[in-house]
Amino acid sequence: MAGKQKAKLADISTEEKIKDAARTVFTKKGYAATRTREIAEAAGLNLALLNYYFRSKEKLFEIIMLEKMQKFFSVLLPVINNPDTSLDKKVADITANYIDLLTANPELPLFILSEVRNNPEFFIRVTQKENFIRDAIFVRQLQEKRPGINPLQFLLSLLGMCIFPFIMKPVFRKMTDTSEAEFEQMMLERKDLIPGWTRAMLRTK
Amino acid sequence: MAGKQKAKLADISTEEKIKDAARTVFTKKGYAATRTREIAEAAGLNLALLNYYFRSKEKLFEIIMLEKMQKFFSVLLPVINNPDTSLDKKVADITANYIDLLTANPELPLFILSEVRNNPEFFIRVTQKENFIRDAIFVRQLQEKRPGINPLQFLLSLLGMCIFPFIMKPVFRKMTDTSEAEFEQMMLERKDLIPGWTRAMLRTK
DNA sequence: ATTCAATTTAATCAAACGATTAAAAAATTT
DNA sequence: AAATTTTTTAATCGTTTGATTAAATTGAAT
Repeated sequence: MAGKQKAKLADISTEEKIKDAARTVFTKKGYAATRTREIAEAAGLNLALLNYYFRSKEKLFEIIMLEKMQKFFSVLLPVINNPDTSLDKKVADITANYIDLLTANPELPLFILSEVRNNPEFFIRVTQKENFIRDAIFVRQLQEKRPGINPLQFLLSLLGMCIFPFIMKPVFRKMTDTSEAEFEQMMLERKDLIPGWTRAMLRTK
Repeated sequence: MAGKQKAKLADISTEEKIKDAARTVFTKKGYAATRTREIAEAAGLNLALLNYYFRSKEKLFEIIMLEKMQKFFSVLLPVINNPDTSLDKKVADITANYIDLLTANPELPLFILSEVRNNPEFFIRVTQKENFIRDAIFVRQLQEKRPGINPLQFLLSLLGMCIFPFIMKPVFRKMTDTSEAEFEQMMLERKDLIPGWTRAMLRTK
């Protein structure tokens, strides 16, 4: 109905300007606390144009949220279903992938998880393939190597060690008086620490 | 100015009714998405009375938030500064304390952490004693036992293993098709798993 | 029974917010 | 240059929201 049919360069640029601003504001404040006027201002344009392009706050948000969810899970799902890598390699890949991703996007997990809390229906709607994880190759490899250990328990610990520090980051930094540079260095070190630690965990019992 | 000077039984009960409702709604939806009218309704009374007791949404929220923060940190800080327990005992205490607390209050960490994101100033304002953690006995004990391991790295992993599953709970349950009962059982098992796993981690290198 | 506080009811305010509209202006295409 | 599209401007609409007020009602204490 409205006009951006011809996808010219200017069009793409404006649409992307709005999405860039929306990414920034939504991930910083969450859906409920975000004002469409603030997105427009951050994009350097007016509110009318925002609605002209995306019809509503909710539609714009869903676009951003789907992007973020894909970003968050695309560093996990391909790895745990890779038939060509060892268990150790998978652990190292998951660790490195998440620490790299979250070093560049520290706000990503908290954004997704808090919006899932506020609107579980949306997450349930867009999540396909129920047993993607339980049937994953990663899980099978774990069961073979350590039948005594529940693979999901191990996965939760691995993800907790990788992701939790970034969720906790502002609190942790304040409570331990850790600088931004120090924190980044710590996260780098974790890329080695976590694979070693998880190997030790798998040797237990 | 307003009247609840004589703290009768009815008074306390009403104030507590409002706070109960506020706890429920705030922790479920977060500050921004919470409507004071919804709190009043959940408390079974009217909006006027809510403002009569707590003056504003923000003041009521700060009361709840302080409660929640204390609840969240009071299972950690006393333990890591306990001079009378071993390192192993401290790890077991932290694990058991958090899993018990979060089984009863699964929404607690996400509530606190997402509100810290939305309003870091408040957290910084109410957090005293900067180096409480770096100087903790727990940290010293770790340094003695394993000088090669950064105690804060270890602490992050321990907390990640304890807390992260609850933050991830809705997503995890959906993606692994795990029932509520199954999840609770898993968290129970973690009370044994995590101390064993962290002991193995400390044996590395 | 009277007094005083607690609570409800209902109306209302001012501000914020998402969204829409029409018309002008600027930019791009033809 | 003319036509078309994109963007701005500015006003406005209908709701929602946090908050306040005054008057009525209820309940408990004196």
